[in-house]
Amino acid sequence: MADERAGRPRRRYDPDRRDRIVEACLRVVGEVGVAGASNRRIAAAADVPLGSMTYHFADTDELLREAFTRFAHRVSDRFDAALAQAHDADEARRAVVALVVHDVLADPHELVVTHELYTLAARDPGYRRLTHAWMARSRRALERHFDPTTARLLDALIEGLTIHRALDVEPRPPTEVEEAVTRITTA
Amino acid sequence: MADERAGRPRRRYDPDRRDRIVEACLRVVGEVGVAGASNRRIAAAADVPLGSMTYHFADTDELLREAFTRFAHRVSDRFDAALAQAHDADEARRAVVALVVHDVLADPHELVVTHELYTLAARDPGYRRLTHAWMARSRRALERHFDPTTARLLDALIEGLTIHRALDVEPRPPTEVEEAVTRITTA
Amino acid sequence: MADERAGRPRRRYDPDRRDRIVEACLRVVGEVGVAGASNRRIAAAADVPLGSMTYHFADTDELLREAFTRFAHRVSDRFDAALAQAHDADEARRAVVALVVHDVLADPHELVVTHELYTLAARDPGYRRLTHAWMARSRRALERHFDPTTARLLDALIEGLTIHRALDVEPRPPTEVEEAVTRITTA
Amino acid sequence: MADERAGRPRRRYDPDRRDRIVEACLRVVGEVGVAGASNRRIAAAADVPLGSMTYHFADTDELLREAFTRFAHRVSDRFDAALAQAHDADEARRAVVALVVHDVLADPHELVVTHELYTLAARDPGYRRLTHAWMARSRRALERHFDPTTARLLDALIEGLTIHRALDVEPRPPTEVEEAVTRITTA
DNA sequence: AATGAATGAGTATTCATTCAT
DNA sequence: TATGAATGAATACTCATTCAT
Repeated sequence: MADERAGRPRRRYDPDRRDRIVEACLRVVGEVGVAGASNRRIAAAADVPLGSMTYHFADTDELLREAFTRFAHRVSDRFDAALAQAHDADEARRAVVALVVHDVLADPHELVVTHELYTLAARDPGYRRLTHAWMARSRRALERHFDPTTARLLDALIEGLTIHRALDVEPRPPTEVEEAVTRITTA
Repeated sequence: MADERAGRPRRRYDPDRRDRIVEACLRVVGEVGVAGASNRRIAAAADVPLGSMTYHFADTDELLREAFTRFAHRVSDRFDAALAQAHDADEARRAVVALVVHDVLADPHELVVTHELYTLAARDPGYRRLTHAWMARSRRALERHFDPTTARLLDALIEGLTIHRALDVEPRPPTEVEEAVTRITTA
Repeated sequence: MADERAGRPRRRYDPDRRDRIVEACLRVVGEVGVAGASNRRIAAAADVPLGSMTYHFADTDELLREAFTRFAHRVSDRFDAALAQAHDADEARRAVVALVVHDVLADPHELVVTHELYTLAARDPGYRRLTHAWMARSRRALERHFDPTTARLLDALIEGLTIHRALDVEPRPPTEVEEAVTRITTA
Repeated sequence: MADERAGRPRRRYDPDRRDRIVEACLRVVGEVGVAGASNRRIAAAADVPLGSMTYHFADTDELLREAFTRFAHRVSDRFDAALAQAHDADEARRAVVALVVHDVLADPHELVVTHELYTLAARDPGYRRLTHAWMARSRRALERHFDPTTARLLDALIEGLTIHRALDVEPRPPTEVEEAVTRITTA
């Protein structure tokens, strides 16, 4: 990921350094949370001098917002793509089940980042706009296959199932998710 | 909340000081999050000298765990009580809708504390045991009126609805919640 | 060493508690040095409530002086006893060699305590009186077998050999000590 | 020692600040010992803001090791230089006597620092390597004029004489040192 | 344009000591 | 007489940010 590590000669022309910092920020937040994501640690993770941080980002807040925005887009893209491949409601249901069962649980870092974002949104209207947009986009994806109300309810259900599966101590069977999806999408 | 502030006469015998600190901790976490909940700030909120903090709690972690445990118990108690008053499945459904619509949204502090807890649980197995116990207790309360599977799905749905209502930007109609609860509890 | 540990019921009539604290103090100093020998740690080592510390000793300094005084006496006694058993100069020489080779190096705690005392003596005339008395007594013990000047030189040599053996990284042969003692006691 | 004190204009580019901190550390250790050598006090002695301490040294330990290493080198250099000027064994003997009588006693700070170092070495193998290296260098210096065994014994004797002279309460005549050196260097 | 040195505000924690009982 | 609760001063250390170059 880095060309040179041991040597002193810091890289000079580095067009996507800003980008690398944002990615490093997400990685670090996934590891130690927002509270532990100090400029120093992020700079180290991005293999970038400390001074670069405040050069590219006015302050920590600007970096965090950018990082979480990118994260929300990325996860949303994945959600979108999965549902775009479904050709009817039934395939859509199966896609949703697969997403809940495999996707979010797969990477514990993503789980952490998601909750860090929710925590920020619980307190900060700026971040709440971000979660709102994320939810809106999920709903739109679901509306390709379900009526608006069902889409909205299904979206909430997905959220609840994902969280409960993640924060539970013992693994739950996938059939549970199937049953839930079936019920909520069957008026 | 404090008897004496200006005067020098510092209170010496203060039997439930430990308790007051825990409550202050929750209040502060609700206001500024775990990251902002420094010993200093909590001590100030509890009207207690800084030295008291580490006298009563070995370290910050001990205090946080105790605070979140108390919080989970308290919210769980409320959930339990609300469902205990329902006499049949229909009343239980109405109770659930009422809880989602009025309870959690009521106090933004509780929303913040809840998400802070989830964030900790996403990273720390110790806190995950706490969220697991909380969920288990909710399910048990729901099982008074619904079969185990329905209880579990309903519990997840409640979670998702609550979060989406909280993290949305525009208010949602209660009928949505009613519809969701009806669908998930109607096999 | 302690009668009861787990139970709450602290021992009531405890005539030599003061004594136990002094011994615990030496033990703790041997382990973590004077700097690490906090009242708390010593109280724990003596299995005595924290309040006992300032009840029995006006302040930390009083405790330390008492502890080091006892230590110096104890080591001095041992030195005295070893030389008292020698019947002539030759046996005395052998006794000295044995002391240097076996005694001080045996217990790393004693080495630490000794140096902690020297360090205090280097800065505080009160402790210097203690080291002076210790040295005087050693000399007197040696004067049973050697003339005053030899006794004094031998005493200094013992000091130097002991320290160098202790602070060296690789073990030194005992013959070296024999040779040194022979030279210094042979005018 | 400081150019500007009262004025606000804080010095920004200060190339040998790190160096000055190390020197200040030794001064402070000489005054109040390792236990009293807090970052705050050292920073004040070096006329440097507190934040500079942990900027230049990862932690207190790093600073202390560097300071004691410098100290050992400095004293060792002096010892070396004194013996290098001697042209034969007799001059070497006189040089040693002079070192014991004048050098170490001269500065009570050095005495304190030496004993603080020995105390650390008694507990920490890292510092023991330092004292070992120091002793090895002294021996090498003595071996210019004496055989290896004599050098080693003489080195230990110097140690003992120095300490006893320092930790005694009444001054001792230099003749004593002469006599001791003569005996140990005369097989 | 880019950065390493610098710093003051803030952090948790340890501590000897005080004191009401 | 003996002690657990209490506390303010001090500790090492982290940090986002500033700034001269």
